[in-house]
Amino acid sequence: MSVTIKDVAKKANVAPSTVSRVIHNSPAISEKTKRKVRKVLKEMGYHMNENARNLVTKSTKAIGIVMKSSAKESLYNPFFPEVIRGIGDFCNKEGFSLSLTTGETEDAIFEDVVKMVQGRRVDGMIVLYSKKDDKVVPYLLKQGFPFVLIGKPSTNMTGITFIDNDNVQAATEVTEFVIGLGHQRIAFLGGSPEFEVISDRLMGFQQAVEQAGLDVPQEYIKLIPLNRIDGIKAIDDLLGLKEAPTAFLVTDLLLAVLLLGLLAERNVKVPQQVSVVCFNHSEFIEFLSTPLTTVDIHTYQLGYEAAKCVFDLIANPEMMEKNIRIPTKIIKGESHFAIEQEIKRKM
Amino acid sequence: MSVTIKDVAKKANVAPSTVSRVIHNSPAISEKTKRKVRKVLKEMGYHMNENARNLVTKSTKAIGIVMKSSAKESLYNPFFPEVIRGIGDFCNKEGFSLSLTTGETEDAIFEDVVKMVQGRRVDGMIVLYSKKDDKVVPYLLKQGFPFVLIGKPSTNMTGITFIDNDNVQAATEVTEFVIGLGHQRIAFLGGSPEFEVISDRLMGFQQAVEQAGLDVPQEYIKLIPLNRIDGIKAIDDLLGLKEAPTAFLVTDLLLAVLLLGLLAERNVKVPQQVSVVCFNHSEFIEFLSTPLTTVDIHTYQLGYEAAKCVFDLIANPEMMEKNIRIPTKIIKGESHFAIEQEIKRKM
DNA sequence: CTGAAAGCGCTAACAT
DNA sequence: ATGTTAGCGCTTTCAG
Repeated sequence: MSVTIKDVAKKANVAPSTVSRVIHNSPAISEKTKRKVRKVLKEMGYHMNENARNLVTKSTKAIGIVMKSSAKESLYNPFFPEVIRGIGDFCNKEGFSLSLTTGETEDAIFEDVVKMVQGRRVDGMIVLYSKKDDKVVPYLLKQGFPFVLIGKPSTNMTGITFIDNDNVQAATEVTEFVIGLGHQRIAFLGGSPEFEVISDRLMGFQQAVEQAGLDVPQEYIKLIPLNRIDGIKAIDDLLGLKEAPTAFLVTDLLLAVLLLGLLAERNVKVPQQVSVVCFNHSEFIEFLSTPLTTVDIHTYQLGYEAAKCVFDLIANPEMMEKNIRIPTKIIKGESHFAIEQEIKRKM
Repeated sequence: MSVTIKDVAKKANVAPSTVSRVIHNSPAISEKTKRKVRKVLKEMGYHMNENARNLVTKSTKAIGIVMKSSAKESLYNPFFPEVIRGIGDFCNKEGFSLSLTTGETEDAIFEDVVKMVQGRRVDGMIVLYSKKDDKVVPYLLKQGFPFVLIGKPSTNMTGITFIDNDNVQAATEVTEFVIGLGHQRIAFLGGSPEFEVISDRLMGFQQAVEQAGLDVPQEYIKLIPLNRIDGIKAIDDLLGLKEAPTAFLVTDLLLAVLLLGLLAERNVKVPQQVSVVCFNHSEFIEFLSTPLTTVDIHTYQLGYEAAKCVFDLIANPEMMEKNIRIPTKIIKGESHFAIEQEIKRKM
């Protein structure tokens, strides 16, 4: 059916192994034969059967991506495509291909992982978002299979290489930034604290306000599911306080968009009257009427570094685990500038 | 290293072929032996080496996804994750796995495709977004490799199974809807017409206005690159016209968001003063202060049906090509309601 | 109903 | 520098 190494060998009058060596550019082969064989290779349109090679070399040049909390959840924010772009870029550079889990439920995902690992479909794995009671990471760990985690492992686990941002630190910084603008009443609006990202950011926020000696009442902290109803309620609560916040630290673009909308409806001007700062920079914010000040978590890098790590881990499985933190950066939009000017005016 | 069919055979005192038959649940094997072998299978934690099986069966139970116009472009809209979710769901049901191209450039993507196809890594392919001068589709066609296209093939090509929406039709419908609300001055704001989606939608729009006997001046049609600067300019132009439009048909959420923002800045009320309707529904719009009226293109279905099609095509490669159109649906938000009321009031 | 044997396409000793 | 050979782990005739 399709041309094999044997066909080429026959036509070129050499042994199959010679053809194999030419393909891998072995220095043991004379330039003359190489040329000859390469010509036939091209003529016949030879292409390697990867399954055969994988079978004997026991490697696949492929890595798997575990999409826990699948597409559905990451639907609105560019995290998913962006992190895959990072992973993909690195893999492409190294000639690796990418395999995705397709399961939606925890169990289906677990099955996918087992199939990839045991079925020898991939040489390593990248796990996106790990949650507390997750079977995948322990399984990979037990199998001694090369993998890295994007996110943070459960505290009771060791031996895991993971890539993430320092969300505590990032939140501290951005909070200090807001405090530096002169704000005293800062609200924290975020998603469910069951996600480590959120609880870390909250922690960073609290550390910063404490450090600054500010008093942040409990009503200033809203941790809610990501939907319109709960969002509106939380924001209404905040705006309805007798001592309403003058600044908002928001963990999710969606909530920030909602907030901006509600503020506009109430004729509260951003940034003249309140300041809004939001996590997870994306080019989307350019299209908002009030370009937000955001924290860039460098999603692409997260993916790229993760891929690099599995790659290293595959090459050297005994490598010590490590933890790479991708720095975050405050991207100044316009949702705080005027406040700064106010401050200056006051000075 | 890891347990093979031979190990199991030895321990169970049967031939390797018997084990293979048990795994595939061949009716030729007695229940007794099946039980015995299954027990050992489980005991030893056997798992199939897919590479070995792929090698002999010449099939992979995997399909490839060609991400033309990669993640980077689909970054802001949920199309990419959503379509993959659809594909993934079907594949998962059928025990198929998913492989992604990682290339960013046209050439790199092409290389990825060749590697997948010739390397026998996948049994079929799904191509997302085809553009005019694309090498991938002709290649696949020439190879006689099973694939389906999500989008629309170049007009000069035949024999391609493709899945898409009827964008002309959808645009016609939604335009008629807007006209039905009483609008006479309708603007069309969209991305680059080099994308078939856009030009089709424009065509549908034009057909509908013509049909209704409306006059749409050239200045009402803005086809621009998707960025803030060009967007603002186009919208400013439209709003600055002496006879400014009373309704906007927008092809992209991003532009719609920008439009809403600029309208708010100018104190133009939506929907009291102007109506805005936008293509590509997503749950994101719930978070906008003015819930948009949108056209749902059913991205998930697009992916799901595409997967189903390659699956059928793999099973029966001689199958006639077909074209599946996923219907679109107008999802009424609030960005047009009041206008309807106005109309009624006038009646 | 089960076993023996050949072979999928490739690589990697081991020869020469 | 190149050829020979023996598998990788599985499926699949062909026998029995």
